[in-house]
Amino acid sequence: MLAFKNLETFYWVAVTGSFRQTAVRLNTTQPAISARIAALEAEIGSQLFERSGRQRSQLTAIGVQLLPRAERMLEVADEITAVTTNPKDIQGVIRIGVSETLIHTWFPDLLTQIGQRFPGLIVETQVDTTVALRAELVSRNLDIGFLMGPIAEPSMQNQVLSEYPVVWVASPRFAAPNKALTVADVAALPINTFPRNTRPYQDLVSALRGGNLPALRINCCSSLNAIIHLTAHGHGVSALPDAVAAPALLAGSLRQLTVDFQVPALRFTATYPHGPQDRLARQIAALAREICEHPAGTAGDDIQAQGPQCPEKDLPE
Amino acid sequence: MLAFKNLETFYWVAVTGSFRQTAVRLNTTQPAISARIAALEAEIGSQLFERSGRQRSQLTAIGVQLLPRAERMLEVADEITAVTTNPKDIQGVIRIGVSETLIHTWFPDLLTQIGQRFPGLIVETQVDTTVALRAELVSRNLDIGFLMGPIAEPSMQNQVLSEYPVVWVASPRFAAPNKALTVADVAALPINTFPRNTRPYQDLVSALRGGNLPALRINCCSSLNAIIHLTAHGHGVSALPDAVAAPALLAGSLRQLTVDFQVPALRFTATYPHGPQDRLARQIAALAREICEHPAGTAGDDIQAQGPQCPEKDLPE
DNA sequence: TGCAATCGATAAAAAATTTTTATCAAATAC
DNA sequence: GTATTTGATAAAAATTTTTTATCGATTGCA
Repeated sequence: MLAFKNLETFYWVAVTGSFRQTAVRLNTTQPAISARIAALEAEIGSQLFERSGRQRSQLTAIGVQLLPRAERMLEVADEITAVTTNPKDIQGVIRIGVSETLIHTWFPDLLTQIGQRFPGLIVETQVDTTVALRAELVSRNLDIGFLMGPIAEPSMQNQVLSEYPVVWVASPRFAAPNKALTVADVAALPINTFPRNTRPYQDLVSALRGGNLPALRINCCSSLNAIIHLTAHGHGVSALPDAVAAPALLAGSLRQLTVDFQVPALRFTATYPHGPQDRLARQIAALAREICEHPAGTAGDDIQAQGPQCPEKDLPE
Repeated sequence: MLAFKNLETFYWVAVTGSFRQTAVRLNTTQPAISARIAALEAEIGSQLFERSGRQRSQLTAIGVQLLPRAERMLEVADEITAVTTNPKDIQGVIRIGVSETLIHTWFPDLLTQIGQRFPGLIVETQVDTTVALRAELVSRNLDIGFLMGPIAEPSMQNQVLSEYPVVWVASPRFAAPNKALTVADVAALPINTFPRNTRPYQDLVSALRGGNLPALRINCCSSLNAIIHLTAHGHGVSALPDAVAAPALLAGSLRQLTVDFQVPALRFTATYPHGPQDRLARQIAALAREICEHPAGTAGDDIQAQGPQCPEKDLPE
C-alpha cells in the first residue's frame, strides 16, 4: 500500500539529498528514514536513489519520474489541511529569517499580525545578514526570509516589499559645513556601517571609491544599534536606511548630513523556497506585503501579542 | 499524519455510501473502515459523514470539500503506480461484465490480449444481460462492462465498440417461401429470442407489433446457444446478431431467411465508472476497441492464454 | 406492533507495522 | 592514517491497525 508518509519522506530526501537531514526535518531518526525509503522502493520495485557513500543521494531515473508526482501529492495534502483547518487552529513552527534593518521598521508589526491570525503558530526568528539568511533558505533551514533580495535561485520565490533610501548622519556635535558634503569629504571621515560581506557595505564602498582618495576608515558593525550609538557619540559618520535613522533624528541624538552624491537605497523582499508545502510562507509573505503597503501605527507597541516565543538563535551582537 | 489509506477509504465510503461495502471492496472488515474514517475525522477535526442509521451515509459540508481532493490524491497515486510498474507486473483482479453476444464474437480475443499484456492480472468475467450488468456497474461491482450501451449516467464513461446487424434464421428444414417474409409471416411463427427485459427483445417486439396481428409466440432464452439449438431443431425462428449466427449458417445447421422489414442492429459499448482509479479499465477499453477495429484470427484458439481463472459467478443457464 | 435484517460503533485481543537504540562498514576530508 | 560522516542493519520497543465478537439503533416487512 502506497503510503503518504513514505512519499513525503522521499520528497525531502530528494530535495535535501540527505537521509539524516530529512530525519531531523521530519522529527525522527535516520533508520526510520532508511526504512521508509526502503519500503517505498519495495513498493515501486526499484531503487529511487543512488547511495554513493558520503555524497548527496542522487535520484535514479525512476526517482526523477516519481518526484513531481510526490510533489503533487504533498500539494494536495497541503490543500486538504488548508481547506479543513481554521487558521486559528494551525499548530506548528515557522522559521523566519529577517535582516536587522526590518527589525527597526515593520517586522514587529508582522509578528503582531501573525500572532493574531495564527495564534497556534510558533515563530522562530533568526536575525542575520542577507548572505547568512540566503544560505539558510537554500538549505531549507528557514521557511521564509525578509532580506535584501531577490535571491536568484530557481527554487526561490521573491516578492518585493519595501525600499529605504540611505541618509547620512552624524553626531549633533559634528561640525558640518554649510555646503553639501562631497565624496572626498565623507571619505576622509571614519564611517560606521554594515558588515563587510553585505550589500549596503559594498554599495557604500562603490559610491565612495573615486579618484585618488585616501584609504577609507570603515568600521563594520553587525548591529544597527551599535552603528547608531557609535555615530551618536561622535565616532564618525554613517549611512543608514532612513527608517532606521528616523527615531534618533527625531530624538536629536543624530543629525542628518546633506551630501552631493548618492548611495543606492536598500530594497527588501520576502523570499521563500517554493514547494508543495509553501502555503504558510505564501500567506505570511502576503501579510508582510499588506503591512508594507498600509503601514499601521508605530512598531513594537504590543509585546504580548506574540505570546511566549522560542529562543532566537544566532543573534548577532 | 494524513494517511493515504484513510483518504482512499473515505473516497470509497463517499462513493458507495456504505462502510460495509467499502470494507468488502478494500478487503478488510467493517470496524477497520470505522477506525479509518474516525482517524481521518480526528485528523481533520470534524465529521465527514452524517451517520443516519440504515440510510446511506451522507457527506457533511466538509466531507464535500474533501471528496474532490481525495480523488486527486487517488489519481496521483494511480499515476504513480502506472508510471513505476511494468504492465507485466500488474497484480490484481479486474471484474469484467459482458453480454453473451460478445462471447460469440471478439471477447475471447480480448481475454487473450489481456492475458498477454497483463499476465499478473486475474480476470473475473460475469456474463449477463445489459440491464443486470448496468446495475453491477452502477453499484461498482464491476470495473468495466461490454454491453448494449451507452449507459446514461454522469459517472459512466462509454465508448462505442461494435455493431451487429440482426439476421433472421430458421432450421434448414424450414419450408421458406421464395419471397421475402413480411411482418405478418414472421409474427405467425414461434420466435426464439433474448430475455424479456433486454433491448433486443423490445426492439423485436416493436418491429413486429403492427396492425391487428395475432398474439406473438415468443420464447425467451437467457442463452444464445439455447436460441440457436432450439431454432436449429425446428422449434421456430429467431433474430440473431449476424456474427452469432454466422458459424451455424456456415455449418449448415441454420439457414438465413430474407425479410422485408428491419430490426435495429445491436450496438455494443465499453462502459466503465470513471474515477480516480479507472486507468486499467481505460486500457482494457482501448484494447477492446483495437480488437474491434482490427479483427484478428478466429476466437477461442488459445484457451491457455488466460491461465487458471477464478470461478465466474452468476452465469445464466 | 413486532420480528428480522442491516447499519455503524465499540471494547479487547491479536497482529502488523514502525520506530528506536546501538552498531557497522564504506567513503571522504584533512 | 585518523576522524568524521554517510546510510544500512539487527533486535527490541512502541505504536498503530486489524480482527473478533458484540451492541444499540433504525428500517423494512408482516
